[in-house]
Amino acid sequence: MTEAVSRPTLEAVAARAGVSRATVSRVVNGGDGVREPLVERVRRAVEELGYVPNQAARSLVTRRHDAVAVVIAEPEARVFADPFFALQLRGISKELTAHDSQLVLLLTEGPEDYARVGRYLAGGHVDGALVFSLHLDDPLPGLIRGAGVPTVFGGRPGWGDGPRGDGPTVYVDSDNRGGARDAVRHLVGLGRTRVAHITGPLDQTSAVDRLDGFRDVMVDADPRLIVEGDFTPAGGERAMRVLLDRCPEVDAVFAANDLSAAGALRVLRERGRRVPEDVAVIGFDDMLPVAEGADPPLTTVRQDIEEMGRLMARLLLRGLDRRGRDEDADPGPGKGLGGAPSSVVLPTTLIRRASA
Amino acid sequence: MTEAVSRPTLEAVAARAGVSRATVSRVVNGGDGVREPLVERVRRAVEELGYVPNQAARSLVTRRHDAVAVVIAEPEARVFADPFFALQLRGISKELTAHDSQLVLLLTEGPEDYARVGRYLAGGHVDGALVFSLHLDDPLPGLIRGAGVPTVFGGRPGWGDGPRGDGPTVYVDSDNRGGARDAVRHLVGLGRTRVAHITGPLDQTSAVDRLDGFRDVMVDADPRLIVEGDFTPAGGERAMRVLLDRCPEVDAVFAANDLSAAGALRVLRERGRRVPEDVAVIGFDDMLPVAEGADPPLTTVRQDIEEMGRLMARLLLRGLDRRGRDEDADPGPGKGLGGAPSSVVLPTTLIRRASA
DNA sequence: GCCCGATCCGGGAGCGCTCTCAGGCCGGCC
DNA sequence: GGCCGGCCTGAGAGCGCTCCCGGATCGGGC
Repeated sequence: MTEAVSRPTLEAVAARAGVSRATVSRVVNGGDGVREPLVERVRRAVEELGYVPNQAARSLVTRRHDAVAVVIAEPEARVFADPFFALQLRGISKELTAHDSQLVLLLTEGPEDYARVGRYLAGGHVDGALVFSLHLDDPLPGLIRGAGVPTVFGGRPGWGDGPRGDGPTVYVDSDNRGGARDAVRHLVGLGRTRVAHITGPLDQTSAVDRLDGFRDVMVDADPRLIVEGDFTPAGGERAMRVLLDRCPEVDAVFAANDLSAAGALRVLRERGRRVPEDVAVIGFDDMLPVAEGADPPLTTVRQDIEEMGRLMARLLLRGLDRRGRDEDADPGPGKGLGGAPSSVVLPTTLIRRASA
Repeated sequence: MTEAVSRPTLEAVAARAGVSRATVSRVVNGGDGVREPLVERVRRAVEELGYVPNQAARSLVTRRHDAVAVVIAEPEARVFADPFFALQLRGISKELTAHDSQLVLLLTEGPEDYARVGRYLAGGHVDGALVFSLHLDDPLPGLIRGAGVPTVFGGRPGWGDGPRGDGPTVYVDSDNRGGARDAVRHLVGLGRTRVAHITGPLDQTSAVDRLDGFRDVMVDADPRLIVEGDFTPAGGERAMRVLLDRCPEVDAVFAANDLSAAGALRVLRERGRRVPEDVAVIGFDDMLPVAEGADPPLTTVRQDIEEMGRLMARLLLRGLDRRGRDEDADPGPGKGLGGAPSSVVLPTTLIRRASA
């Protein structure tokens, strides 16, 4: 039996509805300029045959793919294990779905994969890309810009804001610096005077920005109160030990993320320090269940990760739309509302729980 | 400037190399049956022009897409927040990459999205699908089978093993039941007699299987020692409280996953029970950093999640290959090695840490 | 009643690729 | 030396769709 169910084509639908291919195509793509009775006939034929347009054929002529690549660089177990990307993906997925776009996931295990990603993007298989690059010196972003694909970055890329090469870099990030400031101010407001900071890995902009926020408030912080961590519980433990050894009278800790805060909490308990009475602790991310599940529950800075993802997708799609329209309509100087998308920095919220 | 970089076509490469399109095509697709000097000429032309095949055009005629859909149903924050899917995705991605296939991610927010997924899969946009369905009564798997796309499931689907409708269901799972048995046996071997079980949500096969494993060993377990949890720390806390109230002399707990074990640990500490002296605790998953970071570090049952993902992809791709070959070669009764792929259940390992 | 414009529909080209098929070439054998 | 067969190569059709453009149809205005 020829089980190879050859799916119905436009032609078949046209035949059944007694119209031309062109008309069916018009109906399938919105139905503008086709009179009602015909539209109805075609719709029914589509329904009856279970017609689904062949995306490959469509792409071949339209040069659109209704697909967006999401590039996540170096999903080391450590990084990938936290729910961060999962939530971003969720936000991205929602937004893309709402615009009938597909999500093509590109994970890289390291620089050896970059060429593949570059080739894929340059190959024009997708309409745009959403890129997460974690490290300051990562060559991936540059490579991707080279591919000439519309791109929105997740998190402020290492080279800072502003144009570089062709056009401005568009990214979505949360207000790491501002959030850090809020956290530290809260600790200071609690009357704490020896406020320490466990940083994240300083080759990531988020960690750098949080450190900057810390410094904004603790202008002349004792450098011994700043210890580099790595966003992991183990790193948090290490840092906390260093901190307690260096400066036993520390009375507050701002950890650059919840995971390292959890590590710090453990060491504090182990060393007999009460939280928050002896040492107040604040994290960052509001990563449930880590933050809520910590003992005591963690005061932390919440960022809306899913919203970041959604926003990235939205910016990209808007850019694509604009690009499409600009083909025929000369942009002109005053291009009214909705100009080129620009970067967005989302606000953070301090979530007060028991630890501070 | 016409920045709209129209990418070079086969035609262009052919012209430059002084051969026909067909020859270029042959070279690009492996170069069989083309003499060396020509191959070289074509390769150079491809290189010089930066030619990348147009996948849409190719798919149009070959009906292959070199793309696989990964369907993850209901990424509720809770479920999606754990690294489970992230690791699976990683494994899948690695395997697909090795076979030059793309990963199209389809997330659903609930049954209202199922029609969309069904349409997409039935639309023949991908060569196959990898599907994670969590709940016993989930209509998604059935829907997907209806779409007639080669599919491999992650985790044993609710309807049990064996054929249903067209062909056998292929899935990859870890040995939940066996792992649970190992865990409980370990507790018994420690001399514990009042062993309790905090289950997962019992509408998931993994939770059911782990419960079955528990019962395999504790054949006549006091039903009061089995409390339903939901794979979350909060659920673990609730269950542990119930357990301590019902049966204060409980001396061991097998939690259906690490997250609920972590919750249980917290309640035990709160109630002044020492772990493992008074109560031994074992989890499941070996979800780092939860397990390793718990206090005390959690004895747990490890499953190789990434390997599961890799295996799913491998099974699917193998099935696709086979399908492709079977077109011309009549399968015949004795089809030698590599018959139709069948389900795989991966072994688990007991990881001994401090909690038991 | 006729002409003109707007509206709607169909014909047909062609997107970039693969794949079949026929023809050309070359070597070997009688 | 002629013929046959095998190996390479090129010509061409066609995958399913969109979109341009020409023709048909209809209504309105003079």
